[in-house]
Amino acid sequence: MALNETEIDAAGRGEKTTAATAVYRQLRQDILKGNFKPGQKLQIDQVATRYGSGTNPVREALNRLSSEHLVDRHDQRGFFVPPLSMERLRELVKTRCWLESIALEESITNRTPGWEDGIVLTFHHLSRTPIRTPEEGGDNSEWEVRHRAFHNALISGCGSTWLIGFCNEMMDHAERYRYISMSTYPRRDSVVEHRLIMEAALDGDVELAKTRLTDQYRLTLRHLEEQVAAAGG
Amino acid sequence: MALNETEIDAAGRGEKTTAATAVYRQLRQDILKGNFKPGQKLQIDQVATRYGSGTNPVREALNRLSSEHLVDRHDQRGFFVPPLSMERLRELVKTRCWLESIALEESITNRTPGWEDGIVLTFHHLSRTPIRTPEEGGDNSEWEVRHRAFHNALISGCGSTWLIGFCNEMMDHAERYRYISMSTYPRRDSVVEHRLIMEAALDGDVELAKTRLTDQYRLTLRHLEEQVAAAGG
DNA sequence: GCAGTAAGAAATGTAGATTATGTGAGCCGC
DNA sequence: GCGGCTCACATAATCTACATTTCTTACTGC
Repeated sequence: MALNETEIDAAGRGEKTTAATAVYRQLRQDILKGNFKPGQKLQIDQVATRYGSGTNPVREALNRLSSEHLVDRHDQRGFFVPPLSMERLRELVKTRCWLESIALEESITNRTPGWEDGIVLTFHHLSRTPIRTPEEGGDNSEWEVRHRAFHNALISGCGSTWLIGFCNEMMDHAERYRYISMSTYPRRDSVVEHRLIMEAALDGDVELAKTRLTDQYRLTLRHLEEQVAAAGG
Repeated sequence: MALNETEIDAAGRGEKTTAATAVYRQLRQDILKGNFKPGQKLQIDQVATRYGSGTNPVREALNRLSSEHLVDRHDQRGFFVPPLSMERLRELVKTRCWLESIALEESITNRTPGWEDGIVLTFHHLSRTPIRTPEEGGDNSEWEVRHRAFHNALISGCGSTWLIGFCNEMMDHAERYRYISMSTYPRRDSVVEHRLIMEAALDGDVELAKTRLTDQYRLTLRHLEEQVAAAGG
């Protein structure tokens, strides 16, 4: 279920790990960034060639990812990139709203100076990170990292590593959908939206913070629905 | 994240699958049933010998389980059974109460005849399954299966496969704790408790059903806390 | 057109080589 | 003498290469 902090740190410092873990990280990123077609088969040999590794590490990476639902595994038939659908996205957004509402409410209820500092700091970083649309070059990973850091800061005080983990797992999946509509999301005014969420949270206004947070998710969903509808989906 | 229905069916019918999947299932059960000591190292060769398999399938099974947090993986150091602690259990119970409350509320709100039928049926099965304490022989897996089926029926109408999956993942982990205190749980009066939950749910009384459900989890937690305290833990 | 079948492709499993970790004896500095 | 360091060896994880099994597909005959 996502990378733990140790792994993220290790990856950040470029430390050596196992080949299986290296493939796991790259494959994960490629799936999240939409570098594979949804539904596509991930043939072991091809994946091994792509990342310059043997088949065994690839197999281990795929098995890990299958437990995270980031690949579909069919015994004796291989591994596949999970499909995307508006139906699934709706369910995902709905569940995110439920769980992040709880996590945010608990965080606000138990708020500490450290939690507030985290929000202020990660918002500052996020607000100073430019959003790159596909037309401008496309690599938006810095924004993606900071966006996630901000949302994690919001829920970090909820007192449940389980809940934080679930929210992160769903953030991963949401990221997949984000890349199929880079032109509408992230939007330019997202800094304002995030600031409003931050302010409500720091003010201790539980209901307002929850509303603003979930409205953001629902708005993004609606944008995507309209876009798909317009495209004749 | 737990077995999907296809896998459970396949396992139930004894269909052939891969060696990796066979090891995965057995290892999973052994961990849930407490057949390994918490914190214990799972040495590849030993595990392979135990289940009469090669090292590769074991490795794949362990990698899958590591993504479910049912084993801890340390690169280049091996795999370990996750430790148990009262601290972790409290967090787990707290999170279960949050998530199952939502799932139950949504299920009741969207209730359908099919959902009600599922509850009645699984409760009937559960109520007719004897509870075997360790003194009486110990194999309580039939009760365990039906108990889980009942709780799954309660939340099955929530409209989110994500949420159902999360609840099941936590049920798995709760099962580990249950086995360290078989003498207090499952209790003999659990049939009554489950009946009360069912009645509130079928009556459409959201608040009462949620209270009864979460009270059951909290009561079990308290029993365990008292037992550990009495044992001088 | 459909069932059966056989060749090829691909997943799975095994064996052994390779690499990393942990351990303990011996050595150095204090 | 004691604590800490280094280095060699034992143990175990990891990876590669290859063998085996299974699935897919295209072809044949009815």
